[in-house]
Amino acid sequence: MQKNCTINVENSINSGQVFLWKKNGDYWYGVNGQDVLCVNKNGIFSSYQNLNIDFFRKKDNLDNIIKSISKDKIVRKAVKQYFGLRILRQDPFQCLISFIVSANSNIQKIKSSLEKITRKFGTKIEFKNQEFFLFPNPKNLAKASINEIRNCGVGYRAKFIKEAANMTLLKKIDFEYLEKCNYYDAKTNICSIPGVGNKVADCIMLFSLNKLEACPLDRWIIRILEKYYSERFHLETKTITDKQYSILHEKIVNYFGPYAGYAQQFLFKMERENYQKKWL
DNA sequence: CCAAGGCCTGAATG
DNA sequence: ACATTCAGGCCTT
Repeated sequence: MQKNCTINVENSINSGQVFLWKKNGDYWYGVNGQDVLCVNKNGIFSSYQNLNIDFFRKKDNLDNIIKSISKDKIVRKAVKQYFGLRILRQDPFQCLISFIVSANSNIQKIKSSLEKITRKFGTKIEFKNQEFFLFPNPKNLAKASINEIRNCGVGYRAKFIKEAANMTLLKKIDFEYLEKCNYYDAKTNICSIPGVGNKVADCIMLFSLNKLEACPLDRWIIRILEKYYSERFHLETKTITDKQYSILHEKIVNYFGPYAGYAQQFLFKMERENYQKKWL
């Protein structure tokens, strides 16, 4: 059987996974760690570093994944509507910092803060006759002062960012290890970073560490669960405590299976579009 | 273990 | 105008 390689670039980029992307003509350009990607609507790209990374996860067997998560008509509708939406495979350090910045914020603001961070601490390069700033490496953010970071508009998250960079630099956070180890060990490790809780940790694991069972439960997903799945996943408490989060996550993985993260991404995309929320 | 409140910031709302 | 609320949580009490 032919593997389904459909990629909907627009939907994938505009689904809350990445922030440092902009469209110019027929192409999307995006900063990914020390690389800049240039992508057309089919997901075929050239890149600054010419690294051979599977950013759009073409190797995923999308047919199998969709078959696996299509447990009810809600997901089936989302999958049909946003067919070709992909989980992306991002640079882990950039992903970590991005989602620390994302806490208690919104897409426009996250984007603006991250752009300031790249301008201030990243290397300026030229690619396809355009100027870009690469994402700063851990060292540059670790040695920055908290005030310099704060001036990028990240507020109280500045010290989290500095510490996260330092932990990465010192290999207290080792992305190669985290990619190899199982979901629970990775989660425990990542949650030891200040500013990283359950939701942010799941984003990092899903979007950069190849853990497709990670399923970030933010207020949008909670809203969806209350709206469409109140029987199946009814919430025990008003606030989502660590305990409740892990209980809920387990129920979700039991229901949607090992690709629950994909289900989450389709549902999230659908609900945000229903509310006409802006993307990049 | 759970609930409640504070936190940077800026766009949206009244 | 100006005040208040809210936004893709985390941390402390």
